[in-house]
Amino acid sequence: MSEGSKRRLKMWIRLLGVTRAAESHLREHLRVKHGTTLPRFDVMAALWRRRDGVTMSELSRMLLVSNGNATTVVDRLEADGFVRRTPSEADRRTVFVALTPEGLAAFEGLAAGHEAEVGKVFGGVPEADLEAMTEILKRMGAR
Amino acid sequence: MSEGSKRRLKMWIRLLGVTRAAESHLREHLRVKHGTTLPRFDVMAALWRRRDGVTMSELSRMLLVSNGNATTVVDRLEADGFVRRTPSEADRRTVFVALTPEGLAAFEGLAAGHEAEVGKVFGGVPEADLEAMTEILKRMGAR
DNA sequence: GTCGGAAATTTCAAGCTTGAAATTGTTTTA
DNA sequence: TAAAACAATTTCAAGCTTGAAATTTCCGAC
Repeated sequence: MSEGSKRRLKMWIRLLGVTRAAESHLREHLRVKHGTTLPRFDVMAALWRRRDGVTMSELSRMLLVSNGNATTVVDRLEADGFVRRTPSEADRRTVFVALTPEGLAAFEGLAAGHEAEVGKVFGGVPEADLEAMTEILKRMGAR
Repeated sequence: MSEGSKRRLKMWIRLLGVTRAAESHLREHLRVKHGTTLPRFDVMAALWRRRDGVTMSELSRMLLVSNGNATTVVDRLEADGFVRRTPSEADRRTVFVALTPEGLAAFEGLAAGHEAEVGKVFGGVPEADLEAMTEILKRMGAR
């Protein structure tokens, strides 16, 4: 196996380790402080960014999860009154999803705490590393 | 909310995006080419690194997953004959887990393909970025 | 020595996630 | 226009994951 692929593997293993550690910390915070979960938070965040609503397909593409997964998380959020489905007029296959006013309020309550927690998780990272990392990740993602 | 926490949040969102994209690509590769899953692969990789065996607790710590999770993945690998549980002589609460010869062989078949695939996923990343990223991640992980 | 706390593992219920199949609806094309 | 291809969503079974509770075992204080 090539040297290059070994270096890439090393990087990947670290990437996965750091991401998982941060994820489990944030999950814990959402659970304990806000009584919710990361998938629910992710869906609400996506709907908050696209206030006018998105289709189920767009949603699962934004979150990089399967359609079936988006369906079940949205089902639960809908049952809790945080999210609303609206059938499209133009195309009867399509459904738009959006935050309800309750969902919007709930999300805004969550978001500040979550952002602060992310700040805490990566609090020890120097500014220079932060900038470098963001730039590199941006290049990686652009494909 | 502070400027610093905003920058950290941006970085985190990119980090999560890149990691999830890579993860789902690798998952797909394991499924299609090798008929297995990422969690199974992760457990086997951990056991390959610690050939003499690890306890269940060590295993879940290495993988950053819950104990219950480690139990069920190991259960399935054991049922498939890839992994063996051995009760500790010294402490009857403790169980050691290790790859069987079949598990070892299976993992070595997987590992090369997986490494090549990681190489492919991050193939477009310049060497300089790769090194910088690895260093920064190493510092982040060291806490 | 025994009692109470701590530790290692498993079990459990609930929720998450996937990929495939089924359903319903739209568009292309023969 | 009818049929076939394609698209959006949901349903489904299976596996993953979590955190909490239960079980068994160990260890230290008394």
